Amino acid sequence: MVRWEPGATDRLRVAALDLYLQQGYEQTTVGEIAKSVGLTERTFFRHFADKREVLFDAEGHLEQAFVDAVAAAPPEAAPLEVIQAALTTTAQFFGAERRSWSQKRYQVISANLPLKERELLKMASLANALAAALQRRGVPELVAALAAQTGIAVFTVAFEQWIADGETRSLVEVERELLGELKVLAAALR
Amino acid sequence: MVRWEPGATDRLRVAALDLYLQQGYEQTTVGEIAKSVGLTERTFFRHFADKREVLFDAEGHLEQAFVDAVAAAPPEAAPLEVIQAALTTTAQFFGAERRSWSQKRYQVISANLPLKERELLKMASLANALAAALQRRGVPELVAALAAQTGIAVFTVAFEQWIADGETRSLVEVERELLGELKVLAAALR
DNA sequence: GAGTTGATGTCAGTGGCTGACATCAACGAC
DNA sequence: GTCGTTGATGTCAGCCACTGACATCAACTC
Repeated sequence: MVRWEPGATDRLRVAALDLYLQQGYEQTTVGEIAKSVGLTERTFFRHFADKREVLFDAEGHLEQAFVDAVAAAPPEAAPLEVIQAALTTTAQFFGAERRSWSQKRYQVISANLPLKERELLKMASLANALAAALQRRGVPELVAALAAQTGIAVFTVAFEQWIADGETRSLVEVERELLGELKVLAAALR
Repeated sequence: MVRWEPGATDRLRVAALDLYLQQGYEQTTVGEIAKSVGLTERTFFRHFADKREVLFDAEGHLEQAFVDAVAAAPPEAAPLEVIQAALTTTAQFFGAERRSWSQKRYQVISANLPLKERELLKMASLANALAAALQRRGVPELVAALAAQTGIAVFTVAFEQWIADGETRSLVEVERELLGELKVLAAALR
């Protein structure tokens, strides 16, 4: 006999997003999420650090993919070319089949400031990891930080455009356009 | 006779930063902050939305200064030139006399993730305001978003360098160097 | 079969935050 | 001058996020 249903973490993730969507983030209590999958509030907090993290703890994979892609770029590649390569590689996480799910998740996050804050923290963590990975390639600290932050800026703007209504291009295509725009923007600097 | 001492908001701000520095953010309760200036916890929450905001509610001025500077830039200036002008103008908020205070505040913020999150939210808000101001100058939406995010990236990296130990340049100088680096980085893109 | 492990439950407690209502100096209308 | 209003504050009750301590008990180990 099975003492506990398996996959508690996943069940909590799914239930939380559902409830946040259906009745709002603030209106949903942690006890409610847990109860809806046959667990207790205390157990929720053994799987996730807090009420927000349930939507974000999977992003560690994305960060790892970014770091790996930076390390795998050709040795002679310039910093922003490395970033470009990493953006291209990791864009595979966001195929057309994930667009609808990404839209739902983004809808919840952008409607709730506490969730937006947590997302920004994850992006900042990603930027730090990128900068560290660039430094391991010999890029000086300040330049690495700037290139990493810039890369995250491109990713953020590209992602928001990718899930926008009416947008049909892939994430990679949007990212490429933005990197082109960035080149134009920077070239126009005195 | 004076019923209440004036400047409650300021007194709470000062007391909060002091206590966060002396005994840590988590170890400080809101009731403690309020009591230390002769007020109650309930009153604290009438001045600040939450325990974090007490360190951030003054940043609205910075945002306004950025937006004004964008609007005041010469009509023919390219987007990143506008950003550069805004960075230069607003750097006046961070004179040498404020460096020590900025360091203390940054020390508390960077040591506590909840505070870091709030700061990132403020930066994101600043980026949105910048993008909107650029759009009012006729810059297309995506380009405006990219230029704004890039500008914030420069500001963030520059600020952290400005308050770093051993750094002697002004914020404007660091910003100028980073914009130069950015130009080089982008030019190296295929 | 005894001991160990590990995911879960239970319970009590702290602290952030809110709504409702009361207080009372200052201020303006008359 | 009195009187009603205003607005910053206090008081109190309560919800909920989150934590520490301890108990439970199927599964697994040896």
